[in-house]
Amino acid sequence: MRVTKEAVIQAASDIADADGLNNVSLKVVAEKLNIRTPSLYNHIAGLDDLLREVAHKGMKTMNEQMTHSAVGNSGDTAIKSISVVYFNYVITHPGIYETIQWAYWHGNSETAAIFDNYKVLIKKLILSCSFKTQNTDEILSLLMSMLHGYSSMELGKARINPKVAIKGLTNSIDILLLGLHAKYD
Amino acid sequence: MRVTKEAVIQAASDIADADGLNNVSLKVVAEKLNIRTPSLYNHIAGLDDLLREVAHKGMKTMNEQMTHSAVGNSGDTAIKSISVVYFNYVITHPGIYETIQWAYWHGNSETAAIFDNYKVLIKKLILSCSFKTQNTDEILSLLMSMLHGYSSMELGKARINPKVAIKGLTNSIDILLLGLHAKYD
DNA sequence: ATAATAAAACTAACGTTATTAGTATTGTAT
DNA sequence: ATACAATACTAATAACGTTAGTTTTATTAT
Repeated sequence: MRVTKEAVIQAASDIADADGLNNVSLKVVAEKLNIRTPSLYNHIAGLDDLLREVAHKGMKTMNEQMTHSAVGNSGDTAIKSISVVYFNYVITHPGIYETIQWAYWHGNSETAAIFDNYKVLIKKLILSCSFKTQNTDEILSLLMSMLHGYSSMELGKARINPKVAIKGLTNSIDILLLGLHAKYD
Repeated sequence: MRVTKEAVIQAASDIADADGLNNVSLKVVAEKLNIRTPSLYNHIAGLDDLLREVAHKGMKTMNEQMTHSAVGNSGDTAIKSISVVYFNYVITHPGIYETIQWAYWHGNSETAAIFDNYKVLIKKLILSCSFKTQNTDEILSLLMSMLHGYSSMELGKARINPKVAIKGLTNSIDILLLGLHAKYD
């Protein structure tokens, strides 16, 4: 009588980050916790449920970290700030990010709700830029595409230099903002 | 003696597009071809090998389509042209695109070679823009991030309106190019 | 046409993993 | 100390990928 639900999620998250999402199985999670596989069902409803929990915890953490980095900032500064936080999370937790992508397809209503929180945050920052357009959704889509696209492409690279990669991201965001201001100021 | 390697790849691709990558199993592929599962091993080396073949065929097709759409064009026009082709392929073949992402992690040297062809194509188009910078890799990364990011985010949506989504993409590319020209002209 | 060969199909079997059912054990609260 | 709930266990089943070995079928050569 030792393992908790949180411990199960943590173990799965650690395995995902270390060995990739494909190597997360109830078998290895149970082994890591020194219990038998069926005992996991006292804490989770199955593998899919566990993966969703991993994704949800990761998404919430990302949202929290981005929110914290955004307080006291606005406009371009805020957007660049949360971008760096986003990317840092991804390279620190590649397996969890993989799981979040998985949940993007296999998620439930809670997944959608957490994702909405993320969108609300980004929207606020976009509004703080005072662009002369009503269409914040277009800019939202632009930013989310960039953050997700850049992050996943960098992750695929064999050897990432975090400093260089972050520089590349801020550079990209700069160009994006340059275009946005050229069009909507 | 009926099934060919091409038929196996085609069947797997169709299942991926119809039901998602998670539902591609040797079992269902064999059923679709009206043969027993082990018979597939006369054509492919296993599930991973099959998925790589699906991804490779998809990547090659995308490269061909983009190449065709780029002949006779240059600069912004060419970039917007291949962007639309890219996105159209993704929404027409969501499962194959999922498999391509899978191969981005589980690929082999051939995967890398085909991916390189894609990068070479984009680089040519970037050079045709005559930007005043040596750093084409930065712009390459920017474009690839946008294309992949936008495509995967749109795919996640429950109901995509292709016309609207393509409009959103070209809009995004426009803003990107605006930023690039502002910085590098 | 027929025999030989190679390709491709089959059956049978095994290993792994997720999952369920039912039972034992352990911590906690009365 | 006892009752109860939570948690762990064993045993068993189903699904899938994979391998081995055998049979069938198409093609090629005689």
